[in-house]
Amino acid sequence: MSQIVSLWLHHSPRFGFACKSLSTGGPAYAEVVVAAGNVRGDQTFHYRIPDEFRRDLCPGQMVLVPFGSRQLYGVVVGLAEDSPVDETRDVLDLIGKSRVIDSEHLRLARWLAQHYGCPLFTAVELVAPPSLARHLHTVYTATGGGDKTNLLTGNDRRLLTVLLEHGELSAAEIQSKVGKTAATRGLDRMVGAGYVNRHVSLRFPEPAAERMVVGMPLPDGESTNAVFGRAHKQQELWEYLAGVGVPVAVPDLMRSVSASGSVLRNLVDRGLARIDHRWLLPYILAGPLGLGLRPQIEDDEAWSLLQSSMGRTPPETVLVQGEELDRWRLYASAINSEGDKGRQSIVVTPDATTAIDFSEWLAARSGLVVADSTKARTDAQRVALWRSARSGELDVVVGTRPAIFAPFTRLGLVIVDREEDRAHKNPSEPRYHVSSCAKELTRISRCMLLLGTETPRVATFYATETGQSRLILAGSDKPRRGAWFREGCREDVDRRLDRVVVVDTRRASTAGRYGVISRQLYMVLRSTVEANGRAVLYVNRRGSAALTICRDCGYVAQCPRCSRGLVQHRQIQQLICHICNWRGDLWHRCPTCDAGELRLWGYGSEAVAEAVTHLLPRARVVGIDSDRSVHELEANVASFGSGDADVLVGTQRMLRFGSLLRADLLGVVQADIGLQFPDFLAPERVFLNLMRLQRLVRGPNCDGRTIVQTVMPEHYVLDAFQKGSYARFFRAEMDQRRSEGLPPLRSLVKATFAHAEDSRAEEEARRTRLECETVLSANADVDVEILGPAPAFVRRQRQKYLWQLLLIGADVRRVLPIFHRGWTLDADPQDLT
DNA sequence: AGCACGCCGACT
DNA sequence: GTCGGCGTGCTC
Repeated sequence: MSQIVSLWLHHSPRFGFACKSLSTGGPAYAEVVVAAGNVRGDQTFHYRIPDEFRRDLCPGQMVLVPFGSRQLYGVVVGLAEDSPVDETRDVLDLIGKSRVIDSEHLRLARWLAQHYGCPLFTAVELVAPPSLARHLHTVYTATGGGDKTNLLTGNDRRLLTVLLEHGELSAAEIQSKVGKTAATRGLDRMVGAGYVNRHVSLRFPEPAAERMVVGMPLPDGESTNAVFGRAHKQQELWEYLAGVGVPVAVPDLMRSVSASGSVLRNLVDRGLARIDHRWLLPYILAGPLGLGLRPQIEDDEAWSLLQSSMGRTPPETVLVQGEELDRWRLYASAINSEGDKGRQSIVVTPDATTAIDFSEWLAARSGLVVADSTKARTDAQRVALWRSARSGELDVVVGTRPAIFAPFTRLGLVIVDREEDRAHKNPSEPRYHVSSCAKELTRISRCMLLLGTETPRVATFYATETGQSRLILAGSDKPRRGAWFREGCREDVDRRLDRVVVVDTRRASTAGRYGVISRQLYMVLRSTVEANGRAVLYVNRRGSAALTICRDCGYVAQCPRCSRGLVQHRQIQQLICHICNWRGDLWHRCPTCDAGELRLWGYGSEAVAEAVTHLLPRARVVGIDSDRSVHELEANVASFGSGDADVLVGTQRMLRFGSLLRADLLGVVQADIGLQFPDFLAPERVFLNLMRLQRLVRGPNCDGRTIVQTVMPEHYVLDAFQKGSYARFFRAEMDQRRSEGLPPLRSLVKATFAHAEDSRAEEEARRTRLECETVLSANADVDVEILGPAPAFVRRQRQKYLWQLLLIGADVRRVLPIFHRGWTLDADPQDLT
């Protein structure tokens, strides 16, 4: 069944003549978000609603509207009795009969546009059906009328003839019949002059279907012999179907019974079997027929705390701190409890692996219909998933970032798992954060928000301190973690304190090549390997050397597109830019002075792996970094997991493999990258990264050692990490943020302007700062502080110079509409580079 | 996308 | 003065 929603209507003249007194009731104007890229900020446009649409038009519906000389589609976001502008044009047509976005998600879109300073249309696209524009189909018909005063060219006449002949054609079909020029230039003009009618419809694709055979009962009282007689093959087929009792896919059936297609056809023709189409929806995990074995609630205390939160009005935000399985148990209990009330849940995970694991785990433990949105790969599947969420067929959607926009209408609960994970922030416009969207969505929908983590972000934990959310510790081991989180450093509580060693690399003696491994780390590494243990070494950069410098003239290999040195990758014999991925051949002689001696400065994972191999010749060393193929990565993870490899040297990339990399020793080769940069977000980043790395050696069933090498052992990040105290880190970090009036006390937006000419970028940044100040000077008591302009940390990237402004203050949203074309806005950024 | 408008330099 | 190229902003 193809879903075609459409309505035929005639093109309206440019300015409507319809008399207001003829109005049949309903609002006169529609506020529309137009699908035009350059519309500034959250601007909308008002169109008069022709009488014939008044009854049907509602917010969330798609319409065709005139926009300049074009006809564009748009989404109605509101209805009004009056228009803020004098002259309005008419809504040309409705696209589909029903709304594609409900009012709650329209409000969410408005908030997104305001909070992140993106065009409203971009925000609307997030909450609309996936790849909306691709499902719009435009067809043209001849009206039979037209403005006879307009002279028709030969091309126009040909176009009309073709349309009259075929009745209804798409633009592509017209193009193939009359040629590209005649079609593209002619069509718009012919529509404008009233000769041709344009009609847009919304047609969603259907996912691929599988033919399923269902056995039907025999006619009343008849025996198999009487029914089938000598039709043995038919009987065999029917008996097989009766035996299995569930629908069987046609190919499977034919394989099992080895009958030809004609046998099945005869059986169906006689009414003894039926063919059903089952849509292939790989993302639906279990229906009401699922096992529904609810998980045992092992942590009664946490669950009863959570239940009391769930009962509150208005609903609360809760931060659940605990190990993964303990969090998952609480999530499942909460989801099941909402499901019992007929309410739906969204679970957002930072990566697809966790989404798959959790959705399968949950589906086996609830009688609810659970969908994993990361498994909906094709366009058709994604649309089908969207529609089944909207129609109420689903109870739970589990997925990565975009799952937060699942169009549920009976939403009861939103869960953001591992809320501190950087993957919850969208890397492109609009740079939304799942937790912030979830906070707003749950506020609008009046439902509960549950954030789960082992180590919360500063902003998230701050909310529990100010009473905006409640902290619930989950799992066994609560007293110890209670001390970490609330009472600051309590060394007697943590029996594993001595398992974290901080090595000051300014003083420590080194072992082996390049001086990257301290003597202390080497000793523990050696004893770990000798005892058949496993060690993970973390290095924050891939490659061999950060810089390649000529010993004679000091020439530094630099990226031609960025203001950054090229990193040496000796294994693949290339120089790579880590900003833009530019690649060049490794050189062995200086390209400027032809000297043969090159000096290497800094190191990456390749160099560390080399150093370890040199120090421990008998150890098996494998690497994990993004230079390797997926195949090689999996092989390396597997050999480390099975104990074939002793030492794993990995970059950030290895964190994706999480628990597969359990080890007895974690060595952080250099822990302080970023702490010396002028970026107040760096300490939080480093601390969260260390805590996450530590999970490789510490967990429910392991208690390994951690050795951290640093040049700033006195930094509060390393002090707090060594003492295992979140509270200690949090206090120091908040002191810093409070003294400078930074987030989470005030909002922060990073604005970046890119231009091929350095001076032009700087000039634009200055001009924009002035414009902001002019706007701000008009209102007293506005809390907005502007820092900059300053060049970005990496000043030139991909042949463009970047200049930044930092906007800080409670009222930063007021100046966001000033930034346009060429500016990139990042609200609540994760770094300042 | 396509048009209006304003700025600036070149030319009448 | 006026013409036109170009960059910028607007389209209900």
